[in-house]
Amino acid sequence: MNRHSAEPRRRGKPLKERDQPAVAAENGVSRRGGDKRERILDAAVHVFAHKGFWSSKISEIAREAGVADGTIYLYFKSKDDLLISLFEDRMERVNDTLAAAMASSDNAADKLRRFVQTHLQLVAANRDQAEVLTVELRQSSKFIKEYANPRFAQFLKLLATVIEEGQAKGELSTRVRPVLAARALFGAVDELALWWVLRGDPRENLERAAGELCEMFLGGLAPAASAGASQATELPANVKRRVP
Amino acid sequence: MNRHSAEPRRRGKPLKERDQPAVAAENGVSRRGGDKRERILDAAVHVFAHKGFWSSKISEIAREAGVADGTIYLYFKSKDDLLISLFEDRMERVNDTLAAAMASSDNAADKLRRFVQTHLQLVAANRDQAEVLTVELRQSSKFIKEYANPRFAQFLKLLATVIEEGQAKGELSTRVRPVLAARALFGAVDELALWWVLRGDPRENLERAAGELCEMFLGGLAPAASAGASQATELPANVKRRVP
Amino acid sequence: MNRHSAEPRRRGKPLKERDQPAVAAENGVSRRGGDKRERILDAAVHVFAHKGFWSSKISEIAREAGVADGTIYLYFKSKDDLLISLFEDRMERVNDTLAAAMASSDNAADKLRRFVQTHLQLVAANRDQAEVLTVELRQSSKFIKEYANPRFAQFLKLLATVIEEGQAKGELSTRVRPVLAARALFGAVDELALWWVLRGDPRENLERAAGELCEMFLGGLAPAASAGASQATELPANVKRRVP
Amino acid sequence: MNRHSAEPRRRGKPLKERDQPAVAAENGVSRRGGDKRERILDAAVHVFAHKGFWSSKISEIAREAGVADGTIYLYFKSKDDLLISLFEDRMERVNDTLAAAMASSDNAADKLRRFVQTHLQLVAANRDQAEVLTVELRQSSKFIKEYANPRFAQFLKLLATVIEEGQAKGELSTRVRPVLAARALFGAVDELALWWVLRGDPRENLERAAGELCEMFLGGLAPAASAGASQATELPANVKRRVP
DNA sequence: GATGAATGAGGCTTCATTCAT
DNA sequence: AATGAATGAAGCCTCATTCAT
Repeated sequence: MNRHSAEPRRRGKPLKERDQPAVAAENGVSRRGGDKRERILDAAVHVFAHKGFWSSKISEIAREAGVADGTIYLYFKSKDDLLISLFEDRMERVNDTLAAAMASSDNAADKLRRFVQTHLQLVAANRDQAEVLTVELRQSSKFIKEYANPRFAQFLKLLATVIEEGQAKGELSTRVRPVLAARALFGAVDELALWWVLRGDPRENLERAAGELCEMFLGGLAPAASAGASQATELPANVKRRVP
Repeated sequence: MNRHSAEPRRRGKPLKERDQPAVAAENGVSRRGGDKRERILDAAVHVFAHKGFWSSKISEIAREAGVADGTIYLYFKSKDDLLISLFEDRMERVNDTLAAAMASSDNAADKLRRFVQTHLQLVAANRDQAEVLTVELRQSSKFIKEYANPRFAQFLKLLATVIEEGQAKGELSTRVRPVLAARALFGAVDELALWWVLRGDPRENLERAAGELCEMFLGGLAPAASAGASQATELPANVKRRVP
Repeated sequence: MNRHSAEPRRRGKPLKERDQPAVAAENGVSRRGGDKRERILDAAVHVFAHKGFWSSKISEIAREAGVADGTIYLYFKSKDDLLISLFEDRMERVNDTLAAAMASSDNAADKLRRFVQTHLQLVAANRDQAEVLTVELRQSSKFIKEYANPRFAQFLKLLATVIEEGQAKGELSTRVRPVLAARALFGAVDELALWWVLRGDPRENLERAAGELCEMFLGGLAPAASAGASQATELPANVKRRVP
Repeated sequence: MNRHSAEPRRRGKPLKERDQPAVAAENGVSRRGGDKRERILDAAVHVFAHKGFWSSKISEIAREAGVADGTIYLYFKSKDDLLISLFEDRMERVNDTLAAAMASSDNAADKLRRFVQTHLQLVAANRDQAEVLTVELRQSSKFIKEYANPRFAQFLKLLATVIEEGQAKGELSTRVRPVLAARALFGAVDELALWWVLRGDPRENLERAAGELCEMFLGGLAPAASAGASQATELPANVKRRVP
């Protein structure tokens, strides 16, 4: 999966087209020009994650990115735009990664497992980013409301589609509407991510958590023996099918 | 259900150590003091919900509460304190309500159903409050981190305990650790709530959504064939019963 | 003429009606409240006059007015608003004064003389204010264009009306349209004012200049003997009245 | 009339003491250097006229001139210098044109008429330039004070000299000092120009206005019959000529 | 206890100017 | 000479908080 190696489409236009590095670095990484936008985004991820959007100061992001305050405004229209750009940029990578992870399986249940696993892996690998995406953006009515978030919608759509297809193929129960299931699954995973990110218990094994979560979502909380004990009343309630 | 009849513990000390109502109302209505504090909290819920914490101005809350700006500082130490107090105050009511709702059932699955139903009912009945509790507080690392939230912990504990007890009594599968399951369930419900609160689709039937969510959590997403007696009708219901 | 002793109608509302001095000063001038708007306007006149609008800093005006920076924003919406308010406020006084000066005469030529005299007296008595009204406001396209200035229009109207009436009564030549004549007269007087204000030759006798200006406007530059060779055609052109 | 064929004296030294055209055009068109400087000045006239000096951005002028931001600093020391250079440059042309227009007449009154006519023609033909010269420069104390304007002085001197000579030859009344008369006349014409420029009533016939203005200045506002009634005091002062 | 005018620290943003290429 | 990305000083304005009344 190579998608997001591609040039990160910029919102805050770097002023005038210049898509090849200003100068082909002799060999090294050419600290000159091209990577500035990226450095600013990285700094923003870090600062936003630690201070929160509202308490973060542009000057701090600038310092962390090693640029002047004003430079940020060459790449982003405003502090808001920086957050949104960050979201779009990173979210796209996440979506791409998740889509790719699920693509390599043809089984709905498996796809969901991969989704959860990959999501939590991403979180573990990019704590700061996860915190910003999870916490900062969700938060602000301002962004969620006034900026109807296409990337996030896409993210959910990904899940919903998998579920829908799974249902169509009979691989998943049709008792729950796909959108709702997707939303719930996302909420659960996201909550775990948030938990891990905020409390940051390093001992917690995200891998294992991901596994349990999948079990629960696929198999249900009801005891295996009577998957659906909850409906016991509705059932003849004898069949002890599911054996562990 | 009597929850907030208890004196609302104030964080922002009401100035001049006065912990008994300014006018100790033997039994009467104690209009005075508690009144104003409550009006401020209500106003804060409303304003925070609509503008978000950072964009809300103390003066606006004051106007909405019908008091002077300065008055707010007689009841709360700071804007931060106002948010935290609000959270403590409202969260306690929520916890009480949820606890009460679950108490009236002795069956784990049922308790969970009641939890989900009641939670979403509360959300539907108190949109603004739900938005603040769900969105604003979650958001701010500042609050979640620096202010290790006892009410929220209590909230989760409630769920986890039910699950734990259910597992102990064999009413729930033990494949998932209680805390994790609680967290996931909360995340899912919360996400639905957020969805409803933000997108605010009034056509969406929260009641129904709650039902589906429970199905999913208890019965699992795996096809009814193995899980779901509840779908017996939909299925030939014999085959393919998921063996681990 | 007592007009502008009246309360200066405020644009930047002093926040909440309070038209009586907050506190009836024992006897003195009660440095408390009421005069703050006025002090800010005075400071603004002074600073704008010396630095020009764009080079003036709010903080300097605040310092000069003896208030905090933020206080200015309790009385004026913005720096722009401060300038405009200043203009409205002071211009109204000027208009009132000029109208009053002209009112006490029933002869068009005399009215014009009084206009010129009074205008230049006002300038001499309020250099800073004159500079701001003359220079700063004229200047900024922003203000002259985007803010179609009613006070200034009124000012010119005053003059034009006098000329029109003078023409109607045969006291003034009808060779020039009133509006144009008014504009020209204003331009001339204003230029003199500007000259005096900027170069500030204190030796220059504004009184005398006013006299000469009137002579010129009423009698023309053409030599008295032929009061208007240019108008020879219009005249019996015999009368050699005026003897040098 | 050859005015600006003379090398445009640059204030902002064209970088690296190069005072001869980069490409010394023996006689040819000297395209190079002068070209760019001129384009920048033209752009500046346009932008200053539309936005005002303080609201104009160097980058906008650069864009309009088709050069890079930095290039402007090869020709002008600073933004201020650009305005002043512009003033010097354009004012010189204006002065030359006016001087030439007046030179072709030997009669003082005629010279004045030509002055007024030509001035207003120039205004009509170069609105933007007129706006900058009239509005922007007049305005800023900064420029009028700190930069005692030689071109403008020359401009007035031109007028004053004509009047003085007219008076000496008995062609003009001596009741008014030449400088004052010049100033007044300029003020009047300038005000008309400003009026036309800002309100920009295209229907207004500047030609006609010029005519009326001359009438007024030469013949006076007093009714033709008694051109000079205003000097009654200087007269035998009995005659009640003025009849309605 | 209430009030609300006053405070003033602080941050986002602009934009003239520089300088490496 | 020309470029234009980068700089960073500076200012308007906001708004939580205080305190005299």
